[in-house]
Amino acid sequence: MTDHDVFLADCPARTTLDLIADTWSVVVVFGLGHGPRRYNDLRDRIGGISNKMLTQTLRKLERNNLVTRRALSTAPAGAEYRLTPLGESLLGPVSVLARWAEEHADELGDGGSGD
Amino acid sequence: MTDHDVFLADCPARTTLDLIADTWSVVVVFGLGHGPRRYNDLRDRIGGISNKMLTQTLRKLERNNLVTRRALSTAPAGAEYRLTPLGESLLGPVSVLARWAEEHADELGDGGSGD
DNA sequence: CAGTATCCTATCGGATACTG
DNA sequence: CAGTATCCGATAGGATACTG
Repeated sequence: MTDHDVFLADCPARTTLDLIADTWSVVVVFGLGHGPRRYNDLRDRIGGISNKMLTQTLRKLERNNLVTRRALSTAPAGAEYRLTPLGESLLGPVSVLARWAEEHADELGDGGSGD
Repeated sequence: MTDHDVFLADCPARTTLDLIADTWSVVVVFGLGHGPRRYNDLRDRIGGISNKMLTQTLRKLERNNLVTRRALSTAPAGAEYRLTPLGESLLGPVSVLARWAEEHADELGDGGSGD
């Protein structure tokens, strides 16, 4: 099997994991999972994310080729975000994790990340 | 399908994701993927983790039933950590993510999480 | 060996207010 | 509408030193 040392030392997997190891990256990717979304639309859909973090996360995802931004020349301005093919390819793996999360939510002692 | 809204709003998946959305949780789980390990052994294997974070992460994983600690009554003292069945069940989902990470490492613009 | 304690920094992340 | 700017507190995380 190949899934043994994958995350140890300085494998590419570590770098990548670090990229999505924050509260919002994965959530935002998922928020775009159904197709393009506008800024406020996306924020609304996610719920609980601040402007700051949404923007910051989107920029980071852009820099890493997971998301693209397109300015709309509509009247009251507008911007549309969508997943790149790379971004879409992330949906699968993350769904697996999501499913695990849902199935075992009750077995986790406390949700506490608290120290 | 069920993998659409999974991460939005206050689904259990969000809580769980938050639990492992840090630099070390997943890595430590993986570090125990081959079986029980002693503290220093584990730290050595992971590489780049500080005492503080290793301990802190292990405690958090313990609290969430992913890892158990066993004190060894050997001469120079000792402690052994191992995955619980729940912890082991996480290996699968995370491997999928790892594989994605390895395959697409080159497509990610910069590894930069940097702002 | 297996931690704990302390210090310090950088980033995370929310709230609010402001702008084109 | 889609941000940016700013302030603030909380956490993540590293380094080092210390202890049973």
